[in-house]
Amino acid sequence: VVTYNALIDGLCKMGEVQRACSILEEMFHKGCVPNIITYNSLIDGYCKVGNTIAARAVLQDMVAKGCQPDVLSYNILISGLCKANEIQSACDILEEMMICCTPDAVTYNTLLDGLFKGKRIKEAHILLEKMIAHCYFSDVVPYTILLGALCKADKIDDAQVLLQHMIRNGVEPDVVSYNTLINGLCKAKRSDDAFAMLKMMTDRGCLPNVITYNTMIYGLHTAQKPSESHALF
RNA sequence: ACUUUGCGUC
Repeated sequence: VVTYNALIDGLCKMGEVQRACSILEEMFHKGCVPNIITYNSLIDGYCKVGNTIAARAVLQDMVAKGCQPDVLSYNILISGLCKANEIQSACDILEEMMICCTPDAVTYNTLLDGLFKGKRIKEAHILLEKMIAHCYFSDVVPYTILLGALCKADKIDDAQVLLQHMIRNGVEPDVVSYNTLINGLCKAKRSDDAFAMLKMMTDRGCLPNVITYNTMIYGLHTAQKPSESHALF
């Protein structure tokens, strides 16, 4: 099963759900019983190609085959629905999952991000309050989701304040947090601040990655400051 | 190294 699962997951990640399904058939023929991981990979595979209908069908199907979905199964589906902009369905699935399992930090992180990206700001804030009350803000991911939401709302200064806030609360920003801010600063044409952020991350021991540099280069060019990109080398 | 959440280009 493990070998088949690895294969199915790999195909799903490449967007080859169709081929993953033929592997599933092969498993059945060889008398190899798919487990929850097999189904979770398939749900994710359908979500990745935007086929949320099929993703939901896999969930139904696993139940029919006596395989009870777990938190991950629902998290994967909720993430897919959010990415497909089916925010309401994602909220509905949350209700549904609570019947049989307990949503975890990933569930809430996913939904928070989906609500912000889906411009459902009011609901996002309600969820945000609940997450704060339940101590979910002890992790870098929810903070980074907020940083991104602030940047996209052109509240870069608030995002900078939040960065200080998380550090004070003992949550160390990671490369994604910094990249999010650098992107926001570049889009706001604040290249000096973007360079300052790059310096700050390295000073704090966070290594820039390829996305950091792509963001800087692309940002500086669109800000009509291509000459400054030399400073990156 | 069997499955899920946050970042850039496309």
